[in-house]
Amino acid sequence: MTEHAPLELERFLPYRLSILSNRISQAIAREYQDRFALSMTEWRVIAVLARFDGDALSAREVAERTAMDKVAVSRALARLVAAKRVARRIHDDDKRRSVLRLSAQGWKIHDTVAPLARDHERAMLALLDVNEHLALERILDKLAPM
Amino acid sequence: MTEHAPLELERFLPYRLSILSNRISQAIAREYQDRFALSMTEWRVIAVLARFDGDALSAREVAERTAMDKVAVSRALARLVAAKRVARRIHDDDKRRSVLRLSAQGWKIHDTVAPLARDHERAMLALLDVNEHLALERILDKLAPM
DNA sequence: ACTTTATAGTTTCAACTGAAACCATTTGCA
DNA sequence: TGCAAATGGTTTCAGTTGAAACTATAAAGT
Repeated sequence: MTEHAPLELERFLPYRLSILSNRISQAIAREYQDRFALSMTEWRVIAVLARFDGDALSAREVAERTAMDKVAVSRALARLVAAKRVARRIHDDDKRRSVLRLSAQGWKIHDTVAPLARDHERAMLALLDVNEHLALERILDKLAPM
Repeated sequence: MTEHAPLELERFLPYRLSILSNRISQAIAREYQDRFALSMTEWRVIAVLARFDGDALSAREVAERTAMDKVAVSRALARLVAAKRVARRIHDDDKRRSVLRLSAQGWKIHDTVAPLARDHERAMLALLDVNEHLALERILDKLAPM
């Protein structure tokens, strides 16, 4: 008797998480891709530069805060700078480092896309009741160390 | 007065979901990639062929059940068939369709990887209490239509 | 029967990706 | 001071990806 105990993909939590997450991310991405020719990595860079405005982040710090690797950030920045969405200078005391800031254009994109992203989050939460919302926050916190 | 209301990426649910999901998937993938030179798409194909064994699925049906597009499935199958992990025939009544089945080698991989994947799911659930586990299932069900 | 339309699956093209190598600069240390 | 190691960032290379075009077959409409 051979027993194979197949994995039921449709019940498997990592799989369900992955499907859900990709769907949501893509739904959001589709909008800003069409409207601004902006990739997801570029959007994330813009989001952290907006969030930490005043800190004049370096590329490495952006990479840390976006959970992307430095190559991806470097390329996203190359495009953003070329499109004048981000201003890049060289750090005064350390010539290896860049000093990054959103340009007016970059801010304009941020101010359009951020509410749009929040709408999607709201649409998602509208499917849950308050307890489930709280539970989701707690669950994500607890699973974060994975 | 300019107000930018920056998006706090680290609290934004779609972002957190995406980070978590990618981490977990990659942790699992790393294991079977090293041991079997198997990509995630290939593993998913194997998983559904195992799960629906006896149904002799076509490539399109595999694509449906893995939530991957047909190009990805076609390429995964090309590799799997070349490695003799999947047997492919042509459907008797419809010569466009393929008829897919795991080979003995394919089953062997499945029977190694499936428990390994389940271990990861268990590790993940170990961080939650029973209520949170139930809540997570419910939340994923409710968000599925997104 | 014959032409159009739809479907299954593959290929092509251009863009994207990560890993490793690389360059420039800075830091640590003998 | 001078040299090795570390760091910030970019480039290269080979592999992966998705979209659109394509081939072959089947189904539908006339």
